[in-house]
Amino acid sequence: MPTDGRTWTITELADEFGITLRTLRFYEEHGLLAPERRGTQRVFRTGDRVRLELVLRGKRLGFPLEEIKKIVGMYDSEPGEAGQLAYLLDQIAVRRGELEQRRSDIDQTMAELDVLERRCRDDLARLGSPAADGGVRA
Amino acid sequence: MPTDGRTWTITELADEFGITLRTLRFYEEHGLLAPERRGTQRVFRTGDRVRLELVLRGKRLGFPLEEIKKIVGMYDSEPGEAGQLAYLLDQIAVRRGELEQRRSDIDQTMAELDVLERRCRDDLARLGSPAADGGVRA
DNA sequence: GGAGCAGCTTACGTTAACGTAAACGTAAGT
DNA sequence: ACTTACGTTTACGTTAACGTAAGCTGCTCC
Repeated sequence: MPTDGRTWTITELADEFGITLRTLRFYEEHGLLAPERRGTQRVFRTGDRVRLELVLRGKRLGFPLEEIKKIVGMYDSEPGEAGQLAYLLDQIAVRRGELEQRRSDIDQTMAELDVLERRCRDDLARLGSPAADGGVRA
Repeated sequence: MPTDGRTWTITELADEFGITLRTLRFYEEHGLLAPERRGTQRVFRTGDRVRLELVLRGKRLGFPLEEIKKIVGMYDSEPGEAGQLAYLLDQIAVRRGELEQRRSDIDQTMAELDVLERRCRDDLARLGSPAADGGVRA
């Protein structure tokens, strides 16, 4: 099995994901990525791309890199023994909890934005037609 | 109209929301809160509490304080003129877009956690009963 | 009247997540 | 041989979001 197909250079990946070389090197330095080396240069495979996507998504969600590292780490743990698996299941539950909290926060915020928008549109309508029903008393 | 009922001291609010005095003062210093003063001391009203909740929710969502400030600021803008209202509507759309992006990120992550959990449970089951159907060939 | 709170301001320290600059290696083109 | 392009490491700089310590004020309780 040919482990993989294409490979990418650091600038290719940076360009594609809209990040800087520094960021990619930083992520490697902190164990979020682990590209191979051809001599001194980094060689990124599809696996690294997938991990990078996970990292960036985690960032968009506002997780600190340290926690993203744990999350990403969960994906490449070998089957292992029962204790490891139980721990992983536990961790999955934890992350799920965090995500559900965030989702509920989003829902609340969305709802409030709806109210705010309605108020805005009402005010705007009132400005357009100052003599609407329920107006300023004769 | 008695503008409001209760008031809170800084420690009361800090205790209730599980944050520090420093944080509250910091938020005031950066325009996220604007409690009144009774002499030198801060006096928090219900309005300040609401704002604080907004701020903390924003933090949980991973927004930088600078952006949270804008969001919170949207809520206490007076009706104003048409230009202002249009701008506000625009901002609302922007925030909504960000939130939708985050929600989609959450959904994807959740889905992947589901897959991961299933794999875990399968592995665990295989450990418990090593001779399950479809097993290691006779 | 002084000890102990609760509050205040000022200011320096800290951590995360990179930015930015310096100094160098290597392969390709001219 | 020289430049250009792409890569590397090392190291100091920067911003956000507070932590933490120092030193002061004003009340109240014994």
